[in-house]
Amino acid sequence: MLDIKFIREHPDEVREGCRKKGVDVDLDRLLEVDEGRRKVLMEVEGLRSQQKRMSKEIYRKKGESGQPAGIDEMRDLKAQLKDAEKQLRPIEDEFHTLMGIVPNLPLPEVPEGRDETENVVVREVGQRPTYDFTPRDYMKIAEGLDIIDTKRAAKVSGSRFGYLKGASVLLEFALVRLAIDTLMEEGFIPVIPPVMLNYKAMDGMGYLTRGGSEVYQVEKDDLYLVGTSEQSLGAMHMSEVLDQGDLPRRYVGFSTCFRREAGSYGKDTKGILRVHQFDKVEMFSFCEPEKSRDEHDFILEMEEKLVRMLGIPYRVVQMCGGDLGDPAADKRDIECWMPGMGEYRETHSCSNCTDFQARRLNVRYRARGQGSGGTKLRFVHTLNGTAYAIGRIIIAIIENFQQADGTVLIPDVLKGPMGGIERIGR
RNA sequence: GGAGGGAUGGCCGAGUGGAUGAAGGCGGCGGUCUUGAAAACCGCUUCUCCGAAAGGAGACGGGGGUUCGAAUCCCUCUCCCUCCGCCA
Repeated sequence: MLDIKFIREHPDEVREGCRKKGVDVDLDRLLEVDEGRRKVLMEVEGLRSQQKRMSKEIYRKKGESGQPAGIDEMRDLKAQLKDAEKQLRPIEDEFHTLMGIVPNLPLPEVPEGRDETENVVVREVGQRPTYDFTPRDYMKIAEGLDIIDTKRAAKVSGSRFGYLKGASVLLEFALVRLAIDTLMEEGFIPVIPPVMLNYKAMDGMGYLTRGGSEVYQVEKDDLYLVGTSEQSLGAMHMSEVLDQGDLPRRYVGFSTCFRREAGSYGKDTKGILRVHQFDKVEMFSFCEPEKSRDEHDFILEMEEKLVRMLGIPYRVVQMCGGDLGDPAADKRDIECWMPGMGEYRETHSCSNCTDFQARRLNVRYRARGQGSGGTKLRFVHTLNGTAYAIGRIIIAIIENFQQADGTVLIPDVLKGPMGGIERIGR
Protein backbone atom coordinates (compact mmCIF):
# COMPACT_ATOMS: atom_id res chain seq x y z
CA MET A 1 0.00 0.00 0.00
CA LEU A 2 1.15 3.48 -0.77
CA ASP A 3 0.42 6.57 1.27
CA ILE A 4 -2.70 8.27 -0.09
CA LYS A 5 -1.20 11.64 0.74
CA PHE A 6 1.78 10.78 -1.41
CA ILE A 7 -0.47 9.67 -4.25
CA ARG A 8 -2.51 12.85 -3.94
CA GLU A 9 0.54 15.07 -3.98
CA HIS A 10 2.60 13.17 -6.56
CA PRO A 11 0.11 11.62 -8.98
CA ASP A 12 2.55 11.85 -11.89
CA GLU A 13 5.23 9.98 -10.00
CA VAL A 14 2.76 7.23 -9.15
CA ARG A 15 1.53 7.06 -12.71
CA GLU A 16 5.09 6.85 -13.91
CA GLY A 17 5.90 4.07 -11.46
CA CYS A 18 2.89 2.02 -12.53
CA ARG A 19 3.87 2.47 -16.14
CA LYS A 20 7.40 1.31 -15.43
CA LYS A 21 6.03 -1.80 -13.78
CA GLY A 22 3.61 -2.35 -16.62
CA VAL A 23 0.66 -2.30 -14.23
CA ASP A 24 -2.57 -0.68 -15.27
CA VAL A 25 -4.18 1.26 -12.44
CA ASP A 26 -7.01 3.76 -12.79
CA LEU A 27 -5.37 6.55 -10.84
CA ASP A 28 -7.84 9.18 -11.95
CA ARG A 29 -10.66 7.13 -10.51
CA LEU A 30 -8.73 6.67 -7.26
CA LEU A 31 -8.13 10.41 -6.92
CA GLU A 32 -11.74 11.12 -7.72
CA VAL A 33 -12.96 8.63 -5.12
CA ASP A 34 -10.50 10.05 -2.61
CA GLU A 35 -11.86 13.52 -3.12
CA GLY A 36 -15.46 12.37 -2.80
CA ARG A 37 -14.55 10.40 0.27
CA ARG A 38 -13.06 13.38 2.01
CA LYS A 39 -16.07 15.52 1.18
CA VAL A 40 -18.56 13.06 2.62
CA LEU A 41 -16.26 12.43 5.55
CA MET A 42 -16.28 16.09 6.46
CA GLU A 43 -20.05 16.09 6.31
CA VAL A 44 -20.30 13.06 8.58
CA GLU A 45 -17.83 14.49 11.03
CA GLY A 46 -19.66 17.81 11.13
CA LEU A 47 -22.91 16.04 12.01
CA ARG A 48 -21.24 13.99 14.66
CA SER A 49 -19.69 17.07 16.14
CA GLN A 50 -23.11 18.64 16.38
CA GLN A 51 -24.55 15.52 17.93
CA LYS A 52 -21.86 15.45 20.56
CA ARG A 53 -22.39 19.06 21.46
CA MET A 54 -26.15 18.70 21.82
CA SER A 55 -25.86 15.53 23.81
CA LYS A 56 -23.64 17.28 26.32
CA GLU A 57 -26.12 20.10 26.50
CA ILE A 58 -28.90 17.69 27.40
CA TYR A 59 -26.75 16.18 30.11
CA ARG A 60 -25.94 19.57 31.55
CA LYS A 61 -29.58 20.60 31.81
CA LYS A 62 -30.77 17.26 33.07
CA GLY A 63 -31.84 18.16 36.54
CA GLU A 64 -34.07 21.03 35.37
CA SER A 65 -37.81 20.72 34.85
CA GLY A 66 -38.76 17.20 33.86
CA GLN A 67 -38.25 16.01 30.26
CA PRO A 68 -35.12 17.62 28.79
CA ALA A 69 -35.59 19.59 25.60
CA GLY A 70 -33.91 18.82 22.33
CA ILE A 71 -34.35 15.09 22.27
CA ASP A 72 -36.65 15.24 19.25
CA GLU A 73 -34.14 17.27 17.29
CA MET A 74 -31.51 14.78 18.26
CA ARG A 75 -33.54 12.01 16.70
CA ASP A 76 -33.66 13.97 13.45
CA LEU A 77 -29.98 14.57 13.58
CA LYS A 78 -29.36 10.93 14.17
CA ALA A 79 -31.34 9.95 11.09
CA GLN A 80 -29.40 12.48 9.06
CA LEU A 81 -26.13 11.13 10.36
CA LYS A 82 -27.11 7.57 9.56
CA ASP A 83 -27.89 8.65 6.05
CA ALA A 84 -24.54 10.28 5.55
CA GLU A 85 -22.75 7.29 6.99
CA LYS A 86 -24.60 5.01 4.62
CA GLN A 87 -23.46 7.18 1.76
CA LEU A 88 -19.88 6.99 2.95
CA ARG A 89 -19.64 3.23 3.12
CA PRO A 90 -19.52 2.28 -0.58
CA ILE A 91 -17.11 5.14 -1.17
CA GLU A 92 -14.77 3.83 1.50
CA ASP A 93 -15.05 0.34 0.05
CA GLU A 94 -14.10 1.46 -3.42
CA PHE A 95 -11.32 3.59 -2.00
CA HIS A 96 -9.77 0.64 -0.19
CA THR A 97 -10.14 -1.63 -3.18
CA LEU A 98 -8.38 0.87 -5.42
CA MET A 99 -5.68 1.55 -2.86
CA GLY A 100 -5.08 -2.17 -2.60
CA ILE A 101 -4.25 -2.59 -6.26
CA VAL A 102 -1.70 0.21 -6.54
CA PRO A 103 1.67 -1.56 -6.57
CA ASN A 104 4.80 -0.40 -4.84
CA LEU A 105 6.75 2.06 -6.96
CA PRO A 106 10.07 0.98 -8.42
CA LEU A 107 13.16 2.82 -7.19
CA PRO A 108 14.49 5.34 -9.70
CA GLU A 109 17.59 3.24 -10.38
CA VAL A 110 15.54 0.25 -11.52
CA PRO A 111 16.05 -0.14 -15.26
CA GLU A 112 13.22 0.13 -17.76
CA GLY A 113 11.94 -3.06 -19.31
CA ARG A 114 8.82 -5.02 -20.05
CA ASP A 115 9.70 -8.51 -18.79
CA GLU A 116 12.50 -10.88 -17.83
CA THR A 117 14.08 -10.58 -21.26
CA GLU A 118 15.06 -7.03 -20.39
CA ASN A 119 16.70 -7.72 -17.06
CA VAL A 120 20.29 -6.58 -16.77
CA VAL A 121 23.22 -8.84 -15.95
CA VAL A 122 25.26 -7.03 -13.31
CA ARG A 123 28.21 -9.39 -13.00
CA GLU A 124 29.34 -12.95 -13.49
CA VAL A 125 31.30 -14.63 -10.75
CA GLY A 126 33.32 -17.84 -10.69
CA GLN A 127 34.87 -20.09 -13.25
CA ARG A 128 32.52 -22.32 -15.22
CA PRO A 129 33.71 -25.92 -14.94
CA THR A 130 35.02 -27.73 -17.98
CA TYR A 131 34.46 -31.40 -18.68
CA ASP A 132 36.15 -33.98 -20.84
CA PHE A 133 32.72 -35.45 -21.43
CA THR A 134 29.34 -34.03 -22.29
CA PRO A 135 27.75 -32.87 -19.04
CA ARG A 136 24.39 -34.41 -18.39
CA ASP A 137 21.13 -33.00 -17.22
CA TYR A 138 20.70 -33.28 -13.43
CA MET A 139 17.68 -35.56 -13.67
CA LYS A 140 19.63 -38.13 -15.66
CA ILE A 141 22.29 -38.17 -13.00
CA ALA A 142 19.84 -38.08 -10.09
CA GLU A 143 17.84 -40.95 -11.50
CA GLY A 144 21.03 -42.88 -12.07
CA LEU A 145 21.94 -42.35 -8.43
CA ASP A 146 18.35 -42.88 -7.29
CA ILE A 147 18.27 -39.71 -5.25
CA ILE A 148 15.30 -37.94 -6.90
CA ASP A 149 12.12 -39.72 -7.95
CA THR A 150 9.47 -37.74 -9.77
CA LYS A 151 7.75 -40.70 -11.43
CA ARG A 152 6.41 -42.16 -8.21
CA ALA A 153 5.63 -38.66 -6.95
CA ALA A 154 3.45 -38.20 -10.02
CA LYS A 155 1.67 -41.42 -9.12
CA VAL A 156 0.78 -40.28 -5.61
CA SER A 157 0.56 -36.50 -5.99
CA GLY A 158 0.59 -35.50 -9.63
CA SER A 159 3.00 -33.61 -11.81
CA ARG A 160 5.49 -31.16 -10.33
CA PHE A 161 6.22 -33.16 -7.20
CA GLY A 162 9.23 -35.19 -6.24
CA TYR A 163 10.68 -37.55 -3.72
CA LEU A 164 14.17 -36.70 -2.48
CA LYS A 165 15.87 -39.91 -1.38
CA GLY A 166 19.13 -41.01 0.15
CA ALA A 167 22.02 -38.63 -0.43
CA SER A 168 19.80 -35.78 -1.64
CA VAL A 169 18.13 -35.78 1.76
CA LEU A 170 21.49 -35.53 3.49
CA LEU A 171 22.35 -32.77 1.04
CA GLU A 172 19.22 -30.87 2.01
CA PHE A 173 19.93 -31.06 5.73
CA ALA A 174 23.55 -30.09 5.20
CA LEU A 175 22.53 -27.08 3.13
CA VAL A 176 19.93 -25.98 5.66
CA ARG A 177 22.45 -26.23 8.46
CA LEU A 178 25.14 -24.40 6.51
CA ALA A 179 22.78 -21.55 5.67
CA ILE A 180 21.50 -21.19 9.20
CA ASP A 181 24.97 -21.34 10.76
CA THR A 182 26.38 -18.84 8.29
CA LEU A 183 23.55 -16.38 8.78
CA MET A 184 23.38 -16.73 12.54
CA GLU A 185 26.97 -15.55 12.62
CA GLU A 186 25.69 -12.37 10.99
CA GLY A 187 23.00 -11.90 13.62
CA PHE A 188 20.07 -13.50 11.85
CA ILE A 189 17.58 -15.16 14.20
CA PRO A 190 16.60 -18.66 13.03
CA VAL A 191 12.88 -19.33 12.70
CA ILE A 192 10.69 -22.17 11.63
CA PRO A 193 7.47 -20.35 10.79
CA PRO A 194 3.93 -21.53 10.13
CA VAL A 195 3.30 -22.52 6.53
CA MET A 196 -0.37 -21.64 6.71
CA LEU A 197 -1.50 -18.07 7.08
CA ASN A 198 -4.85 -16.44 7.54
CA TYR A 199 -6.24 -14.00 5.00
CA LYS A 200 -5.12 -10.89 6.82
CA ALA A 201 -1.49 -11.94 6.97
CA MET A 202 -1.34 -13.25 3.42
CA ASP A 203 -3.10 -10.23 1.98
CA GLY A 204 -0.90 -7.96 4.03
CA MET A 205 2.20 -9.35 2.39
CA GLY A 206 0.71 -8.28 -0.93
CA TYR A 207 0.62 -11.59 -2.76
CA LEU A 208 -3.11 -12.00 -3.18
CA THR A 209 -3.75 -8.97 -5.37
CA ARG A 210 -1.85 -9.94 -8.48
CA GLY A 211 -0.39 -13.42 -8.33
CA GLY A 212 -3.19 -14.63 -6.07
CA SER A 213 -3.64 -17.60 -8.36
CA GLU A 214 -0.20 -18.83 -7.29
CA VAL A 215 -1.40 -19.37 -3.74
CA TYR A 216 -2.89 -22.61 -2.47
CA GLN A 217 -5.94 -22.03 -0.35
CA VAL A 218 -7.33 -24.34 2.29
CA GLU A 219 -10.88 -23.18 1.83
CA LYS A 220 -12.54 -25.12 4.56
CA ASP A 221 -10.42 -23.43 7.19
CA ASP A 222 -9.86 -20.16 5.37
CA LEU A 223 -6.08 -20.54 5.40
CA TYR A 224 -3.43 -20.03 2.76
CA LEU A 225 -0.29 -22.08 2.20
CA VAL A 226 2.83 -19.95 2.04
CA GLY A 227 4.70 -19.73 -1.24
CA THR A 228 7.78 -18.72 0.73
CA SER A 229 8.55 -18.21 4.39
CA GLU A 230 8.96 -14.54 3.51
CA GLN A 231 5.20 -14.40 3.93
CA SER A 232 5.09 -15.77 7.45
CA LEU A 233 8.28 -14.01 8.54
CA GLY A 234 7.04 -10.64 7.31
CA ALA A 235 3.61 -11.04 8.85
CA MET A 236 5.14 -12.09 12.16
CA HIS A 237 5.30 -8.49 13.39
CA MET A 238 1.93 -7.47 12.00
CA SER A 239 0.35 -4.63 14.03
CA GLU A 240 3.43 -4.26 16.18
CA VAL A 241 5.66 -1.38 17.10
CA LEU A 242 9.31 -2.34 17.09
CA ASP A 243 12.01 -0.54 18.95
CA GLN A 244 14.49 1.44 16.91
CA GLY A 245 17.33 -0.17 18.84
CA ASP A 246 16.21 -3.58 17.58
CA LEU A 247 16.60 -2.63 13.92
CA PRO A 248 17.64 -4.09 11.63
CA ARG A 249 15.82 -7.17 12.83
CA ARG A 250 17.02 -10.07 10.68
CA TYR A 251 15.49 -13.51 10.52
CA VAL A 252 16.50 -16.66 8.72
CA GLY A 253 13.50 -18.90 8.18
CA PHE A 254 13.29 -22.46 7.04
CA SER A 255 10.06 -23.78 5.63
CA THR A 256 8.38 -25.76 2.95
CA CYS A 257 6.97 -23.57 0.17
CA PHE A 258 3.86 -24.26 -1.87
CA ARG A 259 3.15 -22.87 -5.31
CA ARG A 260 0.35 -23.63 -7.70
CA GLU A 261 2.46 -22.77 -10.74
CA ALA A 262 -0.67 -21.72 -12.53
CA GLY A 263 0.19 -20.27 -15.88
CA SER A 264 3.50 -22.06 -16.15
CA TYR A 265 2.03 -25.05 -17.94
CA GLY A 266 4.58 -26.57 -20.25
CA LYS A 267 7.44 -24.66 -18.64
CA ASP A 268 10.15 -26.74 -16.92
CA THR A 269 7.83 -29.70 -16.67
CA LYS A 270 10.55 -32.23 -16.00
CA GLY A 271 12.34 -32.85 -12.75
CA ILE A 272 12.23 -30.67 -9.66
CA LEU A 273 13.24 -27.27 -10.98
CA ARG A 274 9.67 -26.02 -10.86
CA VAL A 275 7.53 -27.90 -8.37
CA HIS A 276 4.47 -27.34 -6.23
CA GLN A 277 6.37 -28.02 -3.04
CA PHE A 278 9.95 -27.37 -2.04
CA ASP A 279 11.96 -26.35 0.99
CA LYS A 280 13.75 -23.07 1.29
CA VAL A 281 15.93 -21.15 3.71
CA GLU A 282 14.99 -17.50 3.51
CA MET A 283 16.29 -14.22 4.89
CA PHE A 284 13.97 -11.47 6.03
CA SER A 285 14.84 -8.08 7.41
CA PHE A 286 12.95 -5.24 9.04
CA CYS A 287 14.99 -2.04 8.92
CA GLU A 288 14.88 1.72 9.08
CA PRO A 289 13.74 3.43 5.87
CA GLU A 290 17.01 5.26 5.35
CA LYS A 291 18.93 2.02 5.48
CA SER A 292 16.96 -0.26 3.20
CA ARG A 293 19.16 0.22 0.15
CA ASP A 294 22.23 -0.77 2.17
CA GLU A 295 20.30 -3.64 3.68
CA HIS A 296 19.40 -4.82 0.19
CA ASP A 297 23.09 -4.83 -0.74
CA PHE A 298 23.83 -6.71 2.45
CA ILE A 299 21.27 -9.41 1.73
CA LEU A 300 22.61 -9.82 -1.79
CA GLU A 301 26.09 -10.10 -0.32
CA MET A 302 24.88 -12.91 1.95
CA GLU A 303 23.33 -14.69 -1.00
CA GLU A 304 26.53 -14.45 -3.01
CA LYS A 305 28.56 -15.66 -0.05
CA LEU A 306 26.34 -18.70 0.31
CA VAL A 307 26.67 -19.56 -3.38
CA ARG A 308 30.43 -18.97 -3.42
CA MET A 309 30.85 -21.26 -0.42
CA LEU A 310 29.56 -24.07 -2.58
CA GLY A 311 31.85 -23.12 -5.45
CA ILE A 312 29.08 -22.69 -7.98
CA PRO A 313 29.55 -20.08 -10.74
CA TYR A 314 26.75 -17.58 -10.91
CA ARG A 315 25.66 -14.23 -12.20
CA VAL A 316 23.76 -11.40 -10.58
CA VAL A 317 20.82 -10.01 -12.49
CA GLN A 318 19.08 -6.71 -11.87
CA MET A 319 15.34 -6.95 -12.50
CA CYS A 320 13.78 -4.41 -14.80
CA GLY A 321 10.59 -2.56 -13.86
CA GLY A 322 8.30 -4.96 -15.68
CA ASP A 323 9.70 -7.98 -13.83
CA LEU A 324 9.09 -6.68 -10.31
CA GLY A 325 6.16 -8.04 -8.33
CA ASP A 326 3.64 -5.75 -6.67
CA PRO A 327 5.44 -5.41 -3.31
CA ALA A 328 8.99 -4.95 -4.62
CA ALA A 329 10.58 -1.58 -5.27
CA ASP A 330 13.81 -3.23 -6.37
CA LYS A 331 14.84 -6.82 -6.97
CA ARG A 332 17.96 -8.73 -7.89
CA ASP A 333 18.32 -12.38 -8.72
CA ILE A 334 21.21 -14.79 -8.61
CA GLU A 335 21.32 -17.30 -11.40
CA CYS A 336 23.55 -20.32 -11.01
CA TRP A 337 25.36 -21.86 -13.92
CA MET A 338 23.85 -25.21 -14.86
CA PRO A 339 26.32 -27.09 -17.08
CA GLY A 340 23.87 -29.84 -17.94
CA MET A 341 21.31 -27.36 -19.19
CA GLY A 342 24.01 -25.12 -20.59
CA GLU A 343 22.44 -21.99 -19.12
CA TYR A 344 22.06 -19.87 -16.00
CA ARG A 345 18.96 -20.57 -13.92
CA GLU A 346 17.47 -18.52 -11.12
CA THR A 347 18.24 -19.85 -7.66
CA HIS A 348 18.05 -16.71 -5.54
CA SER A 349 16.09 -13.51 -5.43
CA CYS A 350 16.20 -10.56 -3.08
CA SER A 351 13.76 -7.69 -2.91
CA ASN A 352 13.49 -4.37 -1.19
CA CYS A 353 9.80 -3.86 -0.51
CA THR A 354 10.37 -0.49 1.17
CA ASP A 355 7.30 0.38 3.28
CA PHE A 356 4.75 -1.29 1.01
CA GLN A 357 4.26 -4.41 3.12
CA ALA A 358 4.82 -2.53 6.37
CA ARG A 359 1.89 -0.23 5.58
CA ARG A 360 -0.41 -3.08 4.70
CA LEU A 361 0.60 -5.02 7.81
CA ASN A 362 1.01 -1.97 10.02
CA VAL A 363 4.54 -2.73 11.18
CA ARG A 364 6.07 0.38 12.68
CA TYR A 365 8.94 1.36 14.88
CA ARG A 366 9.42 4.05 17.46
CA ALA A 367 11.95 6.49 16.14
CA ARG A 368 13.83 8.42 18.77
CA GLY A 369 13.78 12.09 18.12
CA GLN A 370 16.17 14.59 19.57
CA GLY A 371 15.04 17.22 22.01
CA SER A 372 11.76 17.25 23.89
CA GLY A 373 9.73 15.88 21.01
CA GLY A 374 10.50 12.39 22.23
CA THR A 375 9.48 9.70 19.82
CA LYS A 376 7.64 9.19 16.58
CA LEU A 377 6.05 6.18 14.90
CA ARG A 378 7.27 5.32 11.42
CA PHE A 379 6.79 2.40 9.09
CA VAL A 380 9.73 0.02 8.77
CA HIS A 381 11.10 -1.16 5.46
CA THR A 382 11.02 -4.88 4.70
CA LEU A 383 13.42 -6.94 2.62
CA ASN A 384 13.68 -10.56 1.77
CA GLY A 385 16.18 -12.82 0.05
CA THR A 386 16.80 -16.46 -0.64
CA ALA A 387 19.50 -18.22 1.34
CA TYR A 388 19.07 -21.59 -0.31
CA ALA A 389 16.12 -22.78 -2.35
CA ILE A 390 17.00 -26.38 -1.61
CA GLY A 391 15.74 -28.11 -4.73
CA ARG A 392 17.40 -25.73 -7.10
CA ILE A 393 20.67 -25.71 -5.21
CA ILE A 394 20.72 -29.49 -5.26
CA ILE A 395 20.24 -29.24 -9.01
CA ALA A 396 23.14 -26.81 -9.28
CA ILE A 397 25.37 -29.05 -7.18
CA ILE A 398 24.56 -32.13 -9.20
CA GLU A 399 25.11 -30.37 -12.52
CA ASN A 400 28.31 -28.59 -11.53
CA PHE A 401 30.03 -31.40 -9.69
CA GLN A 402 29.02 -34.32 -11.85
CA GLN A 403 31.67 -36.79 -12.92
CA ALA A 404 32.11 -38.86 -16.03
CA ASP A 405 31.06 -42.01 -14.16
CA GLY A 406 27.74 -40.51 -13.08
CA THR A 407 28.77 -39.77 -9.52
CA VAL A 408 28.67 -36.31 -7.94
CA LEU A 409 31.42 -34.76 -5.85
CA ILE A 410 30.29 -33.02 -2.69
CA PRO A 411 31.43 -29.41 -2.10
CA ASP A 412 33.98 -29.19 0.69
CA VAL A 413 31.77 -27.17 3.06
CA LEU A 414 29.10 -29.86 2.94
CA LYS A 415 31.30 -32.87 3.50
CA GLY A 416 31.34 -32.54 7.28
CA PRO A 417 27.58 -32.09 7.72
CA MET A 418 27.06 -35.03 5.34
CA GLY A 419 28.99 -37.36 7.54
CA GLY A 420 32.32 -37.05 5.80
CA ILE A 421 31.37 -38.57 2.48
CA GLU A 422 33.24 -37.26 -0.57
CA ARG A 423 30.89 -38.11 -3.36
CA ILE A 424 27.44 -39.38 -4.14
CA GLY A 425 27.63 -42.72 -5.88
CA ARG A 426 25.53 -45.80 -6.11
C1' G B 1 -15.49 -31.92 20.27
C1' G B 2 -17.72 -30.25 25.62
C1' A B 3 -17.62 -26.42 29.75
C1' G B 4 -15.99 -21.81 31.50
C1' G B 5 -12.99 -17.09 31.29
C1' G B 6 -10.97 -13.12 28.56
C1' A B 7 -9.50 -9.17 24.52
C1' U B 8 -8.40 -1.52 27.04
C1' G B 9 -2.32 2.88 25.04
C1' G B 10 4.72 0.64 23.24
C1' C B 11 3.87 -3.10 27.52
C1' C B 12 1.18 -4.43 32.21
C1' G B 13 -3.36 -2.99 34.24
C1' A B 14 -7.90 0.00 36.44
C1' G B 15 -12.41 1.43 34.69
C1' U B 16 -20.24 -1.32 34.43
C1' G B 17 -24.37 4.56 30.79
C1' G B 18 -22.58 11.25 30.79
C1' A B 19 -16.73 16.41 31.02
C1' U B 20 -12.59 9.42 30.69
C1' G B 21 -8.66 9.53 25.49
C1' A B 22 -9.07 6.68 29.49
C1' A B 23 -6.36 5.93 36.89
C1' G B 24 -1.83 3.54 38.42
C1' G B 25 2.63 1.12 37.11
C1' C B 26 6.55 -0.20 33.59
C1' G B 27 9.13 1.54 29.50
C1' G B 28 10.73 5.92 26.70
C1' C B 29 12.25 11.20 26.47
C1' G B 30 13.98 15.65 29.14
C1' G B 31 15.86 17.64 33.74
C1' U B 32 17.97 17.91 39.08
C1' C B 33 21.90 15.51 41.75
C1' U B 34 26.92 13.07 40.40
C1' U B 35 33.89 13.34 38.12
C1' G B 36 30.84 9.63 35.27
C1' A B 37 27.14 6.03 35.84
C1' A B 38 23.39 3.88 38.90
C1' A B 39 19.78 5.13 42.46
C1' A B 40 16.49 8.88 44.01
C1' C B 41 13.50 12.98 42.77
C1' C B 42 10.76 16.43 39.16
C1' G B 43 8.42 17.11 34.36
C1' C B 44 6.70 15.26 29.58
C1' U B 45 4.80 10.94 26.85
C1' U B 46 -1.87 7.05 22.84
C1' C B 47 -2.66 6.52 17.85
C1' U B 48 -5.23 7.35 13.12
C1' C B 49 -7.98 10.34 9.79
C1' C B 50 -9.98 15.23 7.81
C1' G B 51 -8.29 20.35 7.66
C1' A B 52 -3.79 25.68 4.94
C1' A B 53 -4.78 26.79 9.93
C1' A B 54 -8.05 27.34 13.86
C1' G B 55 -10.08 23.18 14.84
C1' G B 56 -12.85 18.67 14.10
C1' A B 57 -13.78 13.30 13.92
C1' G B 58 -12.66 8.33 15.07
C1' A B 59 -10.45 4.29 17.83
C1' C B 60 -11.06 0.20 24.38
C1' G B 61 -10.54 -7.32 19.27
C1' G B 62 -14.15 -6.91 14.29
C1' G B 63 -19.27 -5.97 12.77
C1' G B 64 -24.28 -4.69 14.09
C1' G B 65 -28.02 -2.87 17.74
C1' U B 66 -30.31 -0.13 22.16
C1' U B 67 -29.83 5.20 23.84
C1' C B 68 -30.15 12.25 23.49
C1' G B 69 -25.32 9.92 24.93
C1' A B 70 -21.69 3.35 24.98
C1' A B 71 -15.00 1.12 26.88
C1' U B 72 -19.43 0.32 30.01
C1' C B 73 -26.00 -2.70 28.07
C1' C B 74 -27.72 -6.39 23.97
C1' C B 75 -26.66 -9.51 19.46
C1' U B 76 -22.98 -11.63 16.36
C1' C B 77 -18.16 -13.00 14.53
C1' U B 78 -12.88 -13.66 15.34
C1' C B 79 -8.88 -14.65 18.33
C1' C B 80 -6.56 -16.01 23.06
C1' C B 81 -6.51 -18.57 27.91
C1' U B 82 -8.13 -22.56 31.60
C1' C B 83 -10.33 -27.43 32.51
C1' C B 84 -12.19 -32.13 30.23
C1' G B 85 -11.95 -35.47 25.83
C1' C B 86 -9.00 -36.92 21.54
C1' C B 87 -4.15 -36.85 19.46
C1' A B 88 1.81 -36.33 16.61
